[in-house]
Order: sequence, then C-alpha cells, then structure tokens
Amino acid sequence: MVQRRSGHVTLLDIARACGCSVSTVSIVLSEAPLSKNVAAATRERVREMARHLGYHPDAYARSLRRRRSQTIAVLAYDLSDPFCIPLVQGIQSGLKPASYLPLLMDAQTKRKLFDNYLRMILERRAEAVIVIASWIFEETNLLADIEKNKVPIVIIGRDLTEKKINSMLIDNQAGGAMAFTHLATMGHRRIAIIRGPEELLDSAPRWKGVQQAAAQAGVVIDERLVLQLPSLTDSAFGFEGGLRAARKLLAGKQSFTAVLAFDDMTALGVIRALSEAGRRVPEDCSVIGFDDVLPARVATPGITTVHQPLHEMGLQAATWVMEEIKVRQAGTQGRVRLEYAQPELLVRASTTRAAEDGKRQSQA
Amino acid sequence: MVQRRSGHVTLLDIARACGCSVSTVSIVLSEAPLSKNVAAATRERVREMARHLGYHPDAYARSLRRRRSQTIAVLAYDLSDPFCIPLVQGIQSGLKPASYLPLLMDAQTKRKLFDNYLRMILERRAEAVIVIASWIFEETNLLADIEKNKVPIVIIGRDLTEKKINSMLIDNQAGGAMAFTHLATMGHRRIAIIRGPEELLDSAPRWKGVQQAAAQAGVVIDERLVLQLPSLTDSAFGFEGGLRAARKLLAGKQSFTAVLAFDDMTALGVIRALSEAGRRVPEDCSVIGFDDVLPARVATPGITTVHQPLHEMGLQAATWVMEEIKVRQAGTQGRVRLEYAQPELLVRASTTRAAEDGKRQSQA
DNA sequence: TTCCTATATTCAAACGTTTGAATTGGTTGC
DNA sequence: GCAACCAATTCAAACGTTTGAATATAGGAA
Repeated sequence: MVQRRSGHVTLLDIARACGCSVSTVSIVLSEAPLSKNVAAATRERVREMARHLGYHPDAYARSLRRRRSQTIAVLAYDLSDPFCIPLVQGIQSGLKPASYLPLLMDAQTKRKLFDNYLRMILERRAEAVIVIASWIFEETNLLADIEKNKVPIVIIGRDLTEKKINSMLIDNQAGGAMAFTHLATMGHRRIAIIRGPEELLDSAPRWKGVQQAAAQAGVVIDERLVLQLPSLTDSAFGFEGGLRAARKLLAGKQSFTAVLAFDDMTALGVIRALSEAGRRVPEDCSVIGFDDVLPARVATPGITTVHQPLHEMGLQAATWVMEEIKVRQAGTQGRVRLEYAQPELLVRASTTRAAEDGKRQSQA
Repeated sequence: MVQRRSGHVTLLDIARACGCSVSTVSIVLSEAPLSKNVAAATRERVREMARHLGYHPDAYARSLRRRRSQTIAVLAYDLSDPFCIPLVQGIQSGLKPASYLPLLMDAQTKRKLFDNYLRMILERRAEAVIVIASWIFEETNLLADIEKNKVPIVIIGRDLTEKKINSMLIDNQAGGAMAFTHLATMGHRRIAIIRGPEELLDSAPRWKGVQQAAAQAGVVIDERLVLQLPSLTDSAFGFEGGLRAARKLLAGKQSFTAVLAFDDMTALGVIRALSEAGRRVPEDCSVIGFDDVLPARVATPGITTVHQPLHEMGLQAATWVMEEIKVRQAGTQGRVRLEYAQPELLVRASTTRAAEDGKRQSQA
C-alpha cells in the first residue's frame, strides 16, 4: 500500500508503480479521447494498479484544472419543513443522470446561515443554484453576488423573473379556488378561513383564489371567520398557528362547518383544537389543507388537501439549470423562465358533506 | 468589473489592480500570520479592491493547496424519513462553529446511490464521515474504502465498534421496556405488539426490552398478538406496514386494549386501521409509538411515544468527528467510541388507562 | 535511404491558492 | 562604515489533475 505524504494515492503513485508517466495514467483513468491510442496492455496494467492501490481521483485537483465543479447547489430554507423534502428529492432525481452532485444546504430559517451558505456556494464554484425559498430572505445578495458571477439560478416559490431569475411557482390562486370550491360543493356555507402570514408570498394569491371561488359559488365569506397566521419565524410550522387560530375561532360567536386552512400543518393544528373542543373531524367540522405533506397523509383522518407536484417541480428545476448550463457554455443567453405548476385537489377523509343545511353549530 | 477567462476574479486580478504580488494579496485576504507584517495601507487597499471586484476565494484551489477540504460528509439513508431530519440538523449545529461544511447526501434507500455517494465522499476528500444508517447497506465498502483512507467515521444507528468504527445508538432495549411498562402501568394486559422488520437492527433489542418489561410487570404476551413488519424496502415508512398489521390484528379473534407499535409511522398506520374499524384512540384502544417524529407530534391525538434525543445525538456525532480529526492530525490514534443514547417516555394523548379490567374488546 | 503516417507515450504548462525561503530597502548598533 | 537587524514584499515551488503539443518508435510506401 503506497501512501504519499497527503495520505491519498495519486496519479504519480500509479505512474511510478507502472513505470509510465502521469499523463498516460491520467489519460487511461479519465478515459480521455486519447486513451484509444494507449496500448491495451498498458491500459489494463494501469487500471489494475489503480484498483490495487485504491486510487480515487481528487475532485479538487480535477475541478481546478477542468474548471468545472460538477456541482449544483440546492439551498433550502428549512429541511425540517416536510414541504422541502419532496422538492429536494425531485431535484436529486433530476441531477443524477447527468452526475451532478447536489450540494444540499439547509438554512434552517436563519438569515445568517443563509448568507453563509451563499458565500460557500460562490467559493465552491457551484455551476448553478436552486433555491427553495420562503419569506426568510430578501433577494438582495442572491441577485447581487450569484447572478453577477453568471451562475444560473432557479428559485422555487417566488417570482423573481423581473430580476432575470428563473422562477417556479405553484398556482396558488387556482389551488385556493379548488379548496374553497370543494367545500362549497360539499354544501358548506359557513366556512372559516385561515390565511397565511403576510410575509409569505403564497398567502395573497391563495386568498384571492378563495375569494374568487366564493363569488363564483355564491357563498359570502363572513369576515369574522377569517383569520391570518402571524409570521412564523419559529419552527412551529403553522401547527401552532393553526391551533391558536382555531381556538380563537371556537371561542368566537360565529358558527362554522368547515375550515379552510392555509396549509397542511395549519390544518393539523386546527384539528387538534377542534378535538380539544370536542368537535370531531369531519363529522362536526370539515378541514382542508394545502401542500400534501407527509404528516397530512399519515394522520387520521387523512387530510383533504391541495396537492403540489413537488417532486415534479424539483425535477423540472434540475432540468432547467442543467439546460441553462449548457446554453451558457455555448455562449448564448437563455430566456428567463417562469412556470406555474398546477395543483390538484386530493380528497381524503377530513372533509365531508355539511350536516343538514347548517344546523350543526360551533359550540363544544 | 475585471473578469478572467475562467469567469471568476482571482488573486492575480487583485494583485494587478493593486500593483503588488499575488503573495501579498493572499497573505492579506487569508489573514495568514504574516499579514501582521503587511503595511496597513497595503492591507486596506487589497481588501478594498477584493470587495470591489467581488472576489471569492476558490475553494478548490485552496483545498488542494492546504490539503484540507473543510468538509464533513453526512450520508443519510433517506431524507424523506422524518427520523433523519433532526439528526441532520443536530449535526449541522455541531459543525457550524468549526465552520466545517456538511456535505449532505441522501441515499434514498437505494443501495446504488449509497455506493455512488461513498465514492464521491472519497473523491471530495471529506475529512470525516457521519453515516445515518439503516439496514440498507451492508457495511462492506464503508469499512473497506473509507476507513482505509484514514477518514474518521461515526455511524448512527448501528454498532460497528468491532470494525473499529465509532458507533452511536439509541438504547432500544430500555426504550422498548419503557413503552411496555407505560402500557402495563395504565392497566393494559392484552397488548398487541408490532415488531420491527428483521433486517433492522433496532428490532431485536427493542423486542427484548418489551419482553423483559412484560416479565417484570407480570404480563404475559399473547403470541397471537405479536406481529412482525415485513422489510420495508419501499418508502412506505412503516405506515403501510402498521396499517396492514393492525388490520390483520383486528380481523383476528384475539382482543386487545393497546398496541405497541415499532415506531411512530407504524403507530400512525395502526391508528388508521383502528379508525377504519370504528375503534377510537385512545378510548377504545391505546397506541404507543417510538422515535418522536414530526408526524407523531402533530397528529391528533398526539402519539405517546419513546422520544429519541436525535438532535443531541447529531450534535454529539459532529463533536466526535471533529475531535477525532484533531486527534489524528496530532498523529495519535483515538479510541473507538460507543454510546447508547437514553430514550425518554413522552406521554401524549394516544394512550390512556385500560377501560375497566379488559371488558372493552376487539370487535368493531 | 527518406519521407509519411499511425501508434504509443511523454513534456510541460496551466488551474488558483498557500507558504517557506529569499529579496529588498532602510535603520540601528557599535 | 560595516554588520546586523527589521519591516515589507516577492519568489518559486507545490498541491493533483488535464491536455495541447511534442517526441519516439515502428511499419510501410516511394
């Protein structure tokens, strides 16, 4: 076992052991075009020796020389949000065939961490960046530092096309409408609505969709049944928010037969509150969520929700950046892309037809 | 904006712009010991220019030269298992102060992906590896390739001390005992038990703990109420497994007032099945889980479970590897470590006292 | 023989850093 | 006035690859 001072086997070690030059070894092992000129015997000898010595090419040296890191940074705002995982895995699936290494980073909803990672992305010469966004970061540095370095970016969950950044979003308006329409179709008229926090860009369009669907269904939304989540800086994920909002709702005078929650975690909080108050879901009150995250799938009753095609979106984002890397290598400048993914209603067990016409009321 | 052919600003660019040598620039910007000798004026000029040009050191060149990657690989068997996330975040927290970059990799329960990432870890010259294990991988390559390269390893969830790998485990036996004792204390006598899949190393000790606690409590375990999960190669996470197991249980003749599930996801599946059969939790049947993952916390009723201090374990693992890196740099060889983390019973709402003495029985 | 082509291999420079050793001037000590 | 020192800076080699150009060897055609 030959070992050099660095502790790793290098091309030089192999070259010496084979009695040939470093170049030859490199050509053979990296399967360069020239390698078809290398004598079959030599080729085999080199390969054998590399295997025998346990050689692994040094990614740093290689990237330095090739000026390609074969790396794509994936910056998620918080991995502990179950929302992120399918996206990340989708991205991973998309990247694998091209053998890019996803450099997965978790900002843990901390602005400072986020900036730190941004710096690292630059230093590690990531060839592209995919950002899974939330309200945590103003886009300032992102634009200033990364785009300046001509690295393709895709941002998921935010429209930054006017800053020339490829953006991928869910059609929140359509989703919000779907959710409301579902409840209305089930006969609900007194529907409580928990809106998302103001800072979150999903909140407004989703609310707009809800209003639009209400108008279309001829249902009037009782202002007193509309609440807004506070800005969830902590890791409460909306569960806590939903819990508190629903408690407030239950304490109020207004009756309701259904709750349209901002997202699944909120919905789960709502269900907890309803349960505390002795109201069962969906018999006494229907609850609908948004996102279709794991906890909503495995809860009982399963949460009716608006599914986001997260895996597909991740895959798409990966495809985009890889295409753009190619395009930029060719010297041309691609168009800025914008896509609204279409959500889908997923009826599970947390919603049902309204009891009678509205007789079953709020009190515990 | 000076740009070189590589598209990135280098030390040379700054040197030229400042009219000094690359060395000086390097010394200033990397705050080498020598930098105290550099004239204050020069220092300022260089810094200013670096900022102005948007310089970011090339991590590849730097690592190559310094022979340190400042990188620690974190290889998780599957990020979509909510179990992994707190571990990962704990590791992250531990690594941050030392400014190591966690190279987060998600094997997605695929053996091939796992091997691929292992290779990349070697090529990227990670200074240490933390593996969040499951039954997916035989430890073969892990030992053969990584340890051979003298890279410190910590494995979480498996005892590989005999192969000289630092191991961190949960005390499954104690945990299993806790869970059973809790149910017994609540007056349950007819307790169904869903054991973990055979390949999972947690399964055996957990079961042993259960048996031991049963003996101690003077409760006999009815063999006919003991089921085992199949090997969950797919992403079903035990939810599906728990669902099916509980259905089988319910279809059987044996009555039971409580179910001790292998883990939280299993417990959630069990609850779904019970609900299908019209049995309520915890009134008609208590259910206890294991792990304390997010879905168990936000479900209603909240799942009583055996909490694993995952965040702390991750933190600890990070500390270990960083210490070992230091130790090995000093030339000495550290001892192989083994630690059993202590679980903790977390009583929530899915368990309650047995109704009467066992009158409430199985039928739907 | 000489020139040509093809095959097999090597040279040497480059990628962007870091760093031990060397080089400048300019003081100071004696 | 010369050695000796200091501060400020630079040289040059090295990290481990890759790769365009160069070289060497051989077989064949002229």
